[in-house]
Amino acid sequence: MLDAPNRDRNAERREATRREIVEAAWAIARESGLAELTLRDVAARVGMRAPSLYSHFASKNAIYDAMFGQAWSEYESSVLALEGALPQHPRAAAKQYGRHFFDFAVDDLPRHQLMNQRVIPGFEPSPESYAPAVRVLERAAANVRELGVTSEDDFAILIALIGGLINQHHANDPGGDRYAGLLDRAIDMWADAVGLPAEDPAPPSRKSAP
Amino acid sequence: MLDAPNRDRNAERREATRREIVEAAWAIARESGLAELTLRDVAARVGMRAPSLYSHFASKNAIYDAMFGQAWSEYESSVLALEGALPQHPRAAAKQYGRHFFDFAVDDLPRHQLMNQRVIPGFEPSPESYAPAVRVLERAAANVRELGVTSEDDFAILIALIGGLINQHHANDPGGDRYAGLLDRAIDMWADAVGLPAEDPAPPSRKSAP
DNA sequence: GTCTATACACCGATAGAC
DNA sequence: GTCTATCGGTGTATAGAC
Repeated sequence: MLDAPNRDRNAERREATRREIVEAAWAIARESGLAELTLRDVAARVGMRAPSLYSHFASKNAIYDAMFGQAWSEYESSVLALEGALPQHPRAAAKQYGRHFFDFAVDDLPRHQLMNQRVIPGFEPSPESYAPAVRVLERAAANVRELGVTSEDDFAILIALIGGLINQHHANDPGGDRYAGLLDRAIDMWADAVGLPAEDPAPPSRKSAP
Repeated sequence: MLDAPNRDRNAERREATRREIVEAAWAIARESGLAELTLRDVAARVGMRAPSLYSHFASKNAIYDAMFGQAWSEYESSVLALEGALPQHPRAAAKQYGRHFFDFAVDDLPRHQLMNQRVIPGFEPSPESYAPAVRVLERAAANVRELGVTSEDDFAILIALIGGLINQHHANDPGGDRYAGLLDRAIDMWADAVGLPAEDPAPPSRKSAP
């Protein structure tokens, strides 16, 4: 038996190695694409042979799973930080909230693909890794409810709208800012429909920003 | 040299074999998933060995490319047929047009993944296969312009909105009809924002269909 | 426990006989 | 055109060194 300090040190070291592997996986995904990730490449980057990774992860998908959980946890943290500094005007708050998600998804393509799409053929996130994702979604729903939008359908439409703009960005204008510029207009459109008050005395805009 | 009739017969036979291969690929994609397609399985289904497929397609991605082109061509035909029977009211026409695309995308998951998403790691459609897709999009843009919507940005938002609902359907309610029910509400939302006249004397709905 | 060496089954793709 | 044989590459399993 090991005494407690040794057990802690070993556990720490194990966790550090896992983090190192996940970090290497992210680096390769950003350089070559999420699906191009191979165990041999990941192993080489941390100074191992491919089979050695199985001492730390049960499978390749388990690495994807750790990446998935990490990404959603980071987004959850960023959202919690954001919520402390939201404008009190409902429409402005909705815009900032939506832009936060949009920016996060647009900032890192492989991360967005892993978090929000199903581009890895066999991969499905574990319940533990999925947990922060459902927390974020439930929290967003609650926040929208607090703005006075009681319909779950209207919330679903907002999610679809922002998600659709993100997809269009990555498909048609990656690295550009065309769809970022459409985001406010799109959320205004939604806010008008669900009855959120206008941001300023002027009537809701019919065109994009002048 | 062959005389013309023989050349035609051979070309016909070649084309028939290609169609047979593509059809087998669709069948496997529907049964096992688009990404799970293997050359050995496709070949077995048409009574061949895998390498023989290379007599008809230059690569596995060339088969995906043929499927891509076929899917978009079929959609283009279905849209042309639809346009003969659109209601003359702008908002009703927009709804029917949008629902047509939504239904087509929801009806066949692997087809939608191939047409509108990038789920096959190395695959990019050839210009020839992509041509019907751009024709469909340009035609849709022209139709929306004819409804009186002159802003390209508003058209882009409509596309993102419908595409987002399709993605949400496949992710959260495959086989269900929740997002199909949200479609009219979403398009109404967009139609209100771009200034399309209401469908009936009643004011634009605030809630989903009563 | 951690890592390596080896091996297996499967993949897309190619070469060459028929 | 279709075949067999084979290549390099993949994820993964396992035996065994340390």
